[in-house]
Amino acid sequence: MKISPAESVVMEALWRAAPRTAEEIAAEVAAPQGWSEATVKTLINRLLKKNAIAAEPDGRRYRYRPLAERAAYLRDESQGLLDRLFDGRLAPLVSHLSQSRALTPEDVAELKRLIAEMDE
Amino acid sequence: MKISPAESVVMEALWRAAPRTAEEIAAEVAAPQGWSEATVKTLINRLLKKNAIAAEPDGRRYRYRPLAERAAYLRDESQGLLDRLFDGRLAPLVSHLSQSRALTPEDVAELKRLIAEMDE
DNA sequence: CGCCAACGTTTACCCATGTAATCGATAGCG
DNA sequence: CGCTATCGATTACATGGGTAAACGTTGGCG
Repeated sequence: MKISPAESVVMEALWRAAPRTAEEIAAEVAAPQGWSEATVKTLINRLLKKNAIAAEPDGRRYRYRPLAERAAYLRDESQGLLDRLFDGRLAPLVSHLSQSRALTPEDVAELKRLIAEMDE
Repeated sequence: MKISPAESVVMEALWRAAPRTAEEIAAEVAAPQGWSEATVKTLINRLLKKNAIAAEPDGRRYRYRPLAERAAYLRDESQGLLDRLFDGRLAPLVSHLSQSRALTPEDVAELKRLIAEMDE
């Protein structure tokens, strides 16, 4: 049930638009990743085995569509990082990032807005 | 030079206190992880090969000490997640976490403080 | 109506990782 | 002084993941 980094590239493509054929997915992700079409097909199959995506027949081919939800994936990944590295707490992460890497004024403004919302 | 999750457990122990012997490290991490002492030794050796830690002779044994910096490790890991999942931007991550998982009032207060600081 | 191109499926291979046992040297006890 | 307990080093082995070629089926062109 764990989605690997390479697999997640395919998932992202499907989360962006679905259902799509293998060809369409490959057209979108293969070149940027430097992958052959065969590689994309392997990833699709592994995702099928993991029940992360579903295949619906469409004539001669299949159209794939995500079963796993992007929100859940994001949650698991970020939660995992938070737990592993920052004791599960958000503030240290933000603190660390704000030091190791300049945040844009937009970032700061956006954060401020978020916090204001949360506060209610 | 990539530190794997299991290896990072050893690194964390050394970041907490160093230099330490293999025995001391194992004493601290083996049981909680359900690892045998042999496993800890393997991880130490892999970290040595990666130049993530150094060994200084101390009589019959070695004392190990981190070479890689924790801050850099944290930076790489969180930056990686941010780039992979949130287009490199912090605000979406925070936004996501604030929805998928309740932040404690302390978290929010802490964030507010951080933002205030950044703003200057 | 047969062959080919296009699909999806299977198989392949190598490397990293998790997990650990075994080996070889040696310092110190008896 | 030799034997054993203890270290670090070496070797082991299964799994997962990245990357891709080979294979088998079949619908449609010629």
